[in-house]
Amino acid sequence: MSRFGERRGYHHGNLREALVEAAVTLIAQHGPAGFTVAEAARLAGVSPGAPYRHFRDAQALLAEVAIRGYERFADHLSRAWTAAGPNLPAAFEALGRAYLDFARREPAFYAAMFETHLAPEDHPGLAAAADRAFSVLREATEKLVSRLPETGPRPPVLMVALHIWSLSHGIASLFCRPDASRRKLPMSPEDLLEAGILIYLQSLGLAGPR
Amino acid sequence: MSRFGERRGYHHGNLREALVEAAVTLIAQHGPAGFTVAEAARLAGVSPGAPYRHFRDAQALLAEVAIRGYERFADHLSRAWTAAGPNLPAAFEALGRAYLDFARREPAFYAAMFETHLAPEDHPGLAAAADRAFSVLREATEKLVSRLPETGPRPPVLMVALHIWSLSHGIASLFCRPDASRRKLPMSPEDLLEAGILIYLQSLGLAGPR
DNA sequence: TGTACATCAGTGAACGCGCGTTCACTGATGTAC
DNA sequence: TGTACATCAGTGAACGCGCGTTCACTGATGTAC
Repeated sequence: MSRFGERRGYHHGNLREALVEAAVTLIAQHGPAGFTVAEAARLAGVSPGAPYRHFRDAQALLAEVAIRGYERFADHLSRAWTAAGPNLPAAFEALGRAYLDFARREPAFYAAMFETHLAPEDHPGLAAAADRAFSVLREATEKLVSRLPETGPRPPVLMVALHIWSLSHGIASLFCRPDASRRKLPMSPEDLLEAGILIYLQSLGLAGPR
Repeated sequence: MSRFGERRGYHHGNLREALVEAAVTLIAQHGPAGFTVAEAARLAGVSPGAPYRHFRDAQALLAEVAIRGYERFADHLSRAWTAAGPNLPAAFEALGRAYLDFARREPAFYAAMFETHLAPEDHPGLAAAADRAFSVLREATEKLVSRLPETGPRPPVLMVALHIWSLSHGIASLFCRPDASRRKLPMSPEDLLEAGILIYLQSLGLAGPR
């Protein structure tokens, strides 16, 4: 049964990590509601009481998954942003694509982050991790707004970042979740998001019609 | 304990409705994960086996809540749209506000609709109810696109409807859920959405800068 | 108007289940000397 | 290098719990005649 962490004897050696991995696997399979501490312990090849040496309760383990999720998410977005060229609209589209990509490829992290309703004040580190992920987008937006033509209006950076985030999040939640793929679209979620960002940025004075 | 349906003897008389109401109450209190058939039965003042006369299982009851949710949602959006004046951008903003309003005022329905991952093919009526709600938005968009200036580009109706829907959905999910209100915003979700719609429509040739 | 009867909504006891969590314990590890 | 000991990660049995669902039943309702 021990599928995670390559246990080596009485002491697991890496149980905390193994439990997080097990939780991710379970959430990916059965959704956040289907995850239980007992099953995570079983998957890690450990007795049902063992997890309590590392996590106060089930919620704490879930929160740890969410925190790791935000960290990976921040990395993922950040990599997409820096990999994209100097063309700002194109870089924003890459950022949006990375958002959708993460929702699709890491459904368990995505669910832990956005679909378990964890109270940030109960889980130290959660809010900070979420902020760090958002700040990738905020900094990108800062660059964008700073390069806006002098002549046009200059909207607040935070507002623009929130618009892009919300649009990406809406499309990801509606069309990039396992079950949501049932909703039929006349185009891919990626193309939908790209078009939306383009139309939006056009209005700010960037990405004129091509 | 009988809090719903004003039971009048051995036969409840209105148990199906009472169970739906009970489920809504429970979901509002504890989230979709905290809802159980047994507790819904208790809240309706009925024995634990009784619900099975009306619903095949727990999921079926949940799906019924989601269907009713989509119906109310469609009404809510439709009313907002018709109540708004002939000014199209303003009417779209009213539609967006109605979206956020619903998420806030009907958290249980919203959760049943968008946060329980029900497979539409397992629950007849679900997909149709969801489509009906979306079609309010689609028809509004049709009107909008048909009145776009002849000179500008004329984007596909469905795409525009999906953009507005996704943006609204993203903002509602991120900032209008009970727990999400923790995320601090420099403005109200309503203002955020309004600004977003405005910027977007501007790009289509409507709602020029004021 | 009255009676027999079919229908079926709701009962309540029962089942097996798996969960979260606790706790006295065991045994591996590593450190002090 | 060897030994005693503190530490603490993991054990495994146990607890109480509430759940979903089944089922033979009961009794209210309404319909046929």
